[in-house]
Amino acid sequence: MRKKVTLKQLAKELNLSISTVSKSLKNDPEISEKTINRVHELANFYNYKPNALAVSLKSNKTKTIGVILPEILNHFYAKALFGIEQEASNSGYKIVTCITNESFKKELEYVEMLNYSSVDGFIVALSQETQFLNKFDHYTDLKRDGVPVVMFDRVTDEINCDKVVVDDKVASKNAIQYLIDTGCTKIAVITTISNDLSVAKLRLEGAKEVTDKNDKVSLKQLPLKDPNTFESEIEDFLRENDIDAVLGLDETAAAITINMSLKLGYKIPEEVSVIGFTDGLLSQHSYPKLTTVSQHAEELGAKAAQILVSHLDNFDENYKPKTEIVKTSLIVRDSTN
Amino acid sequence: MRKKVTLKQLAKELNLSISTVSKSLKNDPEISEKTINRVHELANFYNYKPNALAVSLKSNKTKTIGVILPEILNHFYAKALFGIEQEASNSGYKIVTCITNESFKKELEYVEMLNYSSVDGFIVALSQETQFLNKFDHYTDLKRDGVPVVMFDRVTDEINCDKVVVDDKVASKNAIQYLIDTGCTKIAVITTISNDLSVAKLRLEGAKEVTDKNDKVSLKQLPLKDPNTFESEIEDFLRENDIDAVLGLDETAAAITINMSLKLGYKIPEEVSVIGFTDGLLSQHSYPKLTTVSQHAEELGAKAAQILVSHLDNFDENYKPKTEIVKTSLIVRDSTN
DNA sequence: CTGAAAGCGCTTACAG
DNA sequence: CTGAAAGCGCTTACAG
Repeated sequence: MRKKVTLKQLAKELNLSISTVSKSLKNDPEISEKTINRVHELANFYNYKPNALAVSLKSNKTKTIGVILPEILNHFYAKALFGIEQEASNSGYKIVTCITNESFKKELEYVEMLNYSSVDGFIVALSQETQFLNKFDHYTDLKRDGVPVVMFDRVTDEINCDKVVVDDKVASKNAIQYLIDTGCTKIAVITTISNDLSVAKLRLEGAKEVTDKNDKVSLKQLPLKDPNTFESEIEDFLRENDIDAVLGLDETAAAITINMSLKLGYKIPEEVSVIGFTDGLLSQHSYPKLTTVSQHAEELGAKAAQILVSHLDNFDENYKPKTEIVKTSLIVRDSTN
Repeated sequence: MRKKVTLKQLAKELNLSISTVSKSLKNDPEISEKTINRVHELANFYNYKPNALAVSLKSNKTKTIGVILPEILNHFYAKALFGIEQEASNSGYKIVTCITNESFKKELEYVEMLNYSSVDGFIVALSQETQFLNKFDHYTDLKRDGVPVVMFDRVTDEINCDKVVVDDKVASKNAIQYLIDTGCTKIAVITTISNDLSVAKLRLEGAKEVTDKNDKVSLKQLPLKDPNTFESEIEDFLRENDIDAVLGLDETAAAITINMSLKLGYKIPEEVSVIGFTDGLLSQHSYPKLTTVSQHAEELGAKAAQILVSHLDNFDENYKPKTEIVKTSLIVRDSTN
């Protein structure tokens, strides 16, 4: 059983009223210095901490931000989380993180749960299923309750709120352009993530835009079917097609491409150049090391937190949500010429 | 500004007392069916949810578990977290996760913060710095407050609480034995994690115990120095030493060993066998795929949560803490004979 | 300078 | 069957 010291107990022991103790703890100038000292002394002795529940109930603020993430095994979100935590922490906010595992149902439950736990605001990256189902009532509910939401990375046009996104299309264009500039002409796009995802769509569009404009460059697309056979699908594809470069639309696709090329005896980057998205563990520890699009996940998360916090701290009835775009950059390593 | 419906508002609109509304919402049999229905109807209309802060303040329970993790980019902890979440969720508990990034200071702050936020209990894996400094006052404080703690994986003898650990020593012994059984005699142990860590110590001990008993088998040890030069340190080591097997005491060490062997043109597993710890992304996406010690992280997390929850739900004054050991298993893949 | 009172949103023993 | 009252632990306007 929890047994924390309360104001009441301090007051009793000091022969003071609860009000006086409370004010003393805040060094209220209307309290005598002597009393203030007495109170602090006993409070320290008992290691008194005000009960956060009571404070929040009174103030209607929890100084807590709810963070909804689709995945955590993914380096990108883990880094974004780090950025969020840093920024929030610096502004005196705590964060509560929930992982939806790409499930709509989980996302719904978590949003309700956190709202019900009175978090002050939300930072959200939508789950794959939510983007696919296109159902966002849980966020309109938040708006009705007056709880601010900032979406990042996986966003939707359906909800009018602040957003922070990566310019996936431009990133993809730049990656393809880099492949072309380094002499590749037979480019393939491989992805292990669903095309329902806003980011996947944009990346594919970007790739197409560049190759469509360029007669000498062809673009092939490998839509993977089954998570259990990704490897053999990629292996078969690499063997059966005449290509000299692969853009993996996600980190896993690029990592598997490298491994299957190795298996088939293709030299990287001499025979096949490979570029991936997301600068995670797999990119850093592949051999050869992967050239990759860095999405500056930390910065993305930090920016989202910053926007939310500034909202929370300076409430403005007439605020108009905006969308912030964070630039990507290409980290050139050993898998490209 | 938050504007959620309260009992008061419902009561007013229904011309009932707050007590009656509260009881109706709980389908209290002493309330007439007619009233119950009226109340539910309006509550649904407004999507009423009781204010969790108020409920917790009253009940002195938050139904929330604080989880302290040293890292999240590490697959092992991410999976353990998943196990914790599942189990907690099934028992009606929420979890709040904090990542210490191996920092003692962060760990201290988070434990205080979560305690102050009145979580019902803690699940903790100690940070590296905490194990190194050997300072655990923040946990004795919790005990004083009567807040139960379950430690897992990274534990300490200094605190008397429930613990769930992996049998790292046995795991390491089994791994070395497997290498010997498959014909290896010149074995090296490589680690990128600090020897201050309880787990690192145990794994090394296990390895030594087996090789010490076996005249024909030699054990070399590579203590890595600088995170920035891990790769070249391992590369140099592999080139300069005559070895036919490597046990990586952590996933990164094993992954880098594979890559550097590839770079040096050593055939895996023909010339060098490699075994790692932690069945994470790097093990699954290396080429060749890594034989690895699976620590059943999910099970570990689930067990920790289970122990804590059963504590919380059936408080027992005279409970004696125990230590639970979860067995490991060797997942044989392509990096060993 | 100190304290009594009201109130945040709920629950529940008690009264009617 | 319904409601008034006390209380969880705090804060703060008000009184003295």
